[in-house]
Amino acid sequence: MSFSGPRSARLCCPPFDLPEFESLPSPTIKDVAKRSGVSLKTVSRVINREASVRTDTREKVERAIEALGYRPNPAARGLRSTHAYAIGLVYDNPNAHYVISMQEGVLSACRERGFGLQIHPCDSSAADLAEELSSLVSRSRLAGLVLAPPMSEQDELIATLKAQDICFVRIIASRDDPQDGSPCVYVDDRDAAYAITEHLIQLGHTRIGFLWGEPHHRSSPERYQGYSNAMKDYGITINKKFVLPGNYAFDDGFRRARKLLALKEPPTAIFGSNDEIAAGVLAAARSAGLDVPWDLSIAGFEDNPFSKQAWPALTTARQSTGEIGRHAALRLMDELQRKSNGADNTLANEGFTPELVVRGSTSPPRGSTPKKG
Amino acid sequence: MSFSGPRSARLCCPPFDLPEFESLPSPTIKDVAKRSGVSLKTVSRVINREASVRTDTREKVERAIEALGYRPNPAARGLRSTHAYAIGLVYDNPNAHYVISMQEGVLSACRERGFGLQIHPCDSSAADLAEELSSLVSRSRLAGLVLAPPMSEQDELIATLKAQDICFVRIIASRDDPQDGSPCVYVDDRDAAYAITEHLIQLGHTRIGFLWGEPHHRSSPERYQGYSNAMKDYGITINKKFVLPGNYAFDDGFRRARKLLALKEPPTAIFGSNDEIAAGVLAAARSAGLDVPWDLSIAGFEDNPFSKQAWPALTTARQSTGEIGRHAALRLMDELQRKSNGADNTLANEGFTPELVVRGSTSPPRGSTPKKG
DNA sequence: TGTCCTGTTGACAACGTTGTCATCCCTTCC
DNA sequence: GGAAGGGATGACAACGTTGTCAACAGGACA
Repeated sequence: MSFSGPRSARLCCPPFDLPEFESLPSPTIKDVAKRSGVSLKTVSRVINREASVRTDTREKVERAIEALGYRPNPAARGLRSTHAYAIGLVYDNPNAHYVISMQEGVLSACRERGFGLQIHPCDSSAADLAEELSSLVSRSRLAGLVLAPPMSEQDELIATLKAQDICFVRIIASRDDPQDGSPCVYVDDRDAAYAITEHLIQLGHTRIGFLWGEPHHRSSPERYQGYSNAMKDYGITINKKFVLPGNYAFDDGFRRARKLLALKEPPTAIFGSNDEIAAGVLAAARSAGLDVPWDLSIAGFEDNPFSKQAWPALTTARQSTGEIGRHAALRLMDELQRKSNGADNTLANEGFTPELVVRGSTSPPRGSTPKKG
Repeated sequence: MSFSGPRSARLCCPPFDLPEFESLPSPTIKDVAKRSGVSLKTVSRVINREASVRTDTREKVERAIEALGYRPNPAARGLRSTHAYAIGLVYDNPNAHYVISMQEGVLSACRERGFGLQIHPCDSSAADLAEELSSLVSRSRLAGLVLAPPMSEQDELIATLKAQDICFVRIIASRDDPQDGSPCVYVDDRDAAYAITEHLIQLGHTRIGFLWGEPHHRSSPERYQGYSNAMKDYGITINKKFVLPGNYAFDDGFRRARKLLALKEPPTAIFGSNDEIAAGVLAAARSAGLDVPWDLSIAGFEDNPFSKQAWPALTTARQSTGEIGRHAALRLMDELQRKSNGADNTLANEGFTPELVVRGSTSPPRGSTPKKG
């Protein structure tokens, strides 16, 4: 039998055979088949751990693979196969730090499992997002998607993906299971918001303002719920004037804080639904000549880097975003494996709770003594 | 001519033809060829920017590509071609916003040209970084690398990559050509730092402090040079006590600012080499009870999101990081194509100059009137 | 007029793998 | 003894693209 094309062609080129200067072409499935005396397809079956291969055949092939140092070619697999060897990370988040941390977590999981990672920033409000993602999956041959908020919360999008049989894992700002059996990672914003509110209450505050985030983000009602539960548990009636809707942006935090501070009896503490809002509140307090935290305590959420760099630094809730991303990716890959070969090593849906971080922007209100916890 | 397999096969499956529920397969080179009335190979030539295609043919094909939304399939390319069709983006930057913007720019270029993108955060001080990158290239089949600072400035690393024949483009904080013919994108930090210093001088400041960044980052001496040139051009002698070495971190900005402010005759303005440092200066000014900008003007560099959200917002220099990344990726891919098929559409090395952004943190010093520009 | 370029284009095979379907052989059951 | 069933294997086409080589047109040159 003759050598296959490329190998012999190469040997023709230099005047002498200089194997140490040649980068030998990688062995292919063909070489393995030849060496082990079986067909291409059988080798393929061994590689893919399919069931119907006799043990002695399998071992024969495995020995050949070992001996040749054969590695499957991902490009060829990706081209021909319905299965894929990469996952996508889909996000639309203005918070760069959040995104970077999540990327790192997901990437570490992918490396561990030999998967590729395709990042995909997108516009969560785009009308054809479902189409965009489905074409991303087919075009880049992705095995599945990690959906960060807010994409993870768009019911219509989720339904479309499911209908198209696209595998995904969702990162959700909630502790409630969606009850649809799809893999999720929960982030319990409600509990964390409760802890922040409790912290303010224990400092002696009762007039506590709350600035909502983007109403379409699941995190917003969750954070409000935490605030409202804490207030209720401590027997404090919420002054409706202290609770304002809006969005997650600095400017809107600034605007709303000025509104609160202009009240006849303004709040002594304001809980902004994220650090951007809280930074806006801080700016508004400054521009009103207030001394933070003594005239006004301020708390945020998310632990953006600048929350540490504001003056005073912001009390906030820290999410371990990297861990969350990592876990989500592992959860997804487990799910993929389960689907493809029925392995039952499935990770459970897991929850994370952001952790209260107390910094300089919160203190007891002027002329009051802290309550006991 | 008959339809190709998959399309007609799909139409057989449901009892009725329901195109709106079908996720159409992505268009292939075949579809483009059919639509533009040329052969597969000619389309391939257009995609790969080969020289020998007549202009009207090229345009015809490009119109078809546009109309169909065609994108080359990286797996198929990678399979057939000896070349790789993905590039890597290598960074080690604590500034998340910078990284995200760069990713988006690079990604947009990659999508346009049908390249894949492998992100690769790394540790710039790792001893075996060269080895890490070279194994990244071979394992992930990358055609080349976009090197962000500070990797782009490590001479030893660059030399090793070159010796291994790894193609790369560097993003460099300088306007000087490295003179080695390797592709670069320059960012003229010197000019931008000059503009910031000039702005402070024109406000009436003469006692202007300068806080260095990381000495191993090329940007640091460049920014200092801009500061020092402006001072010289305006005939102001630099007080050596006002210039302090350090690094790009908030804490170090805080520490050094306190040192400057404790001087018998402290500066009336401080130029921090980046926004982190400037934020540290702002915090130090606050903690010293100073009124910014009247008691102390502060300028930063880089236009981090939080520079807009500080109170007062920071005067700084804005880099169009996305554009820089995009251009770097295009430059790299042009270089790759030039190497492989002699296309001569090579982009020149291009330079970007960050733009002065004046905000609330700079004003004339107390009791002085601004000079004329 | 014929020959030789040179620039432009197309036909076809090939890349390494997997999906589909067919084949073969060995049981098991009536 | 024959049919039916199922496990193991192989032949072949297909995935979407690019490399190779050949063909063709038009111009320059002898």
